[in-house]
Amino acid sequence: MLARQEGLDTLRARGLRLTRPRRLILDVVRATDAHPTAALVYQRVRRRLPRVSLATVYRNLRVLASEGFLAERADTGGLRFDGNTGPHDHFTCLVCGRIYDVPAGTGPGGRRRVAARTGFEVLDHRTEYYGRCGACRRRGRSPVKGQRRRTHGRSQGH
Amino acid sequence: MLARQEGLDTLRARGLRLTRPRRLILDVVRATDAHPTAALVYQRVRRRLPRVSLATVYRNLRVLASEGFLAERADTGGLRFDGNTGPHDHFTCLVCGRIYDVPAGTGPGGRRRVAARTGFEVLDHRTEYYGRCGACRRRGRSPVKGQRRRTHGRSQGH
DNA sequence: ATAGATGCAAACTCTTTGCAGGTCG
DNA sequence: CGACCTGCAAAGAGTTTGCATCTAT
Repeated sequence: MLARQEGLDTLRARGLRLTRPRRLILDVVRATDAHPTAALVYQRVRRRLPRVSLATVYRNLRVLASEGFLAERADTGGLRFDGNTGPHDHFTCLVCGRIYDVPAGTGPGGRRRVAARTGFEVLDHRTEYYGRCGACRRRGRSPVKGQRRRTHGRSQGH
Repeated sequence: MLARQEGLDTLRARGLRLTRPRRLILDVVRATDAHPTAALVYQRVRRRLPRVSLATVYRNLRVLASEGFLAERADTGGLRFDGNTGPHDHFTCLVCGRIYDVPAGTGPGGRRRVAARTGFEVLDHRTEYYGRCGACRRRGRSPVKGQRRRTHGRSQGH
């Protein structure tokens, strides 16, 4: 998947270059909805650019996130990156740890309500759902209490 | 939240002891709404129990979270703990990074909607708001771009 | 008495940084 | 050509674990 042209222009306009590692990193994140960790991105980018370093992956993920091309989220076990920068919510399966995108549900009502109650300026909001995904439910797997999320588990959504 | 807040006798019923460090750690987290990191809890517990170790703080925060006495959340810069295990949402100020509790706004409607659309079993949900808090707004401070966004990841033990 | 908890230090994982050399525009 | 970027290695930050000792029940 190629980055949108306006994305490339924006990078250049900010004095940022579109190097091969950078383009590949962006493509890899955008090509999946598995909210990959840096390690997974590294693993995939390496298939096409074996000499790339993990540091470069981290540096670029940060740059791309701060330029708005990716969303970054802190999670148990490390950072995760999301190529979908449009409005959407997440569903995290407490059994397998997979994170699914779900269409944004909460409208601007919640934001207005919070603003009215607190006097704060609400610029963004996000809802996270937790539960058991269809696959885990079918297999009869239950959420394990105190379970730690696997960080370098098998790739998701490949 | 899934876990109810029971009396501390629940601990004993599970074969867990109510030691001095453990009690202090729980008290410290419950005494603030600042969603403290492990390091901050350690700092405070140490005022009353100087020989406590950071490892003990971590171990107990994990135990207490997995027993439902605390909620744990992943955040940029590390884990944070929340003594408020009742249903509530969060507002994160993008300027000062402070996390405020706000009353839960989204009812069960969103959960039903997600369940209906995905076929998943939705057990919990949480909404995070981002913006500028009253204090930062008054001071005219604006969110700095490129600043590390404190995003919400999955929390455990809720 | 004894399973569980603690303190200490070392180990581990994830992420960032310094630097010499390479590359994009 | 010059600013930006890269790979490598080493450092940093946060968290967990091994083990001998201690303590709540």
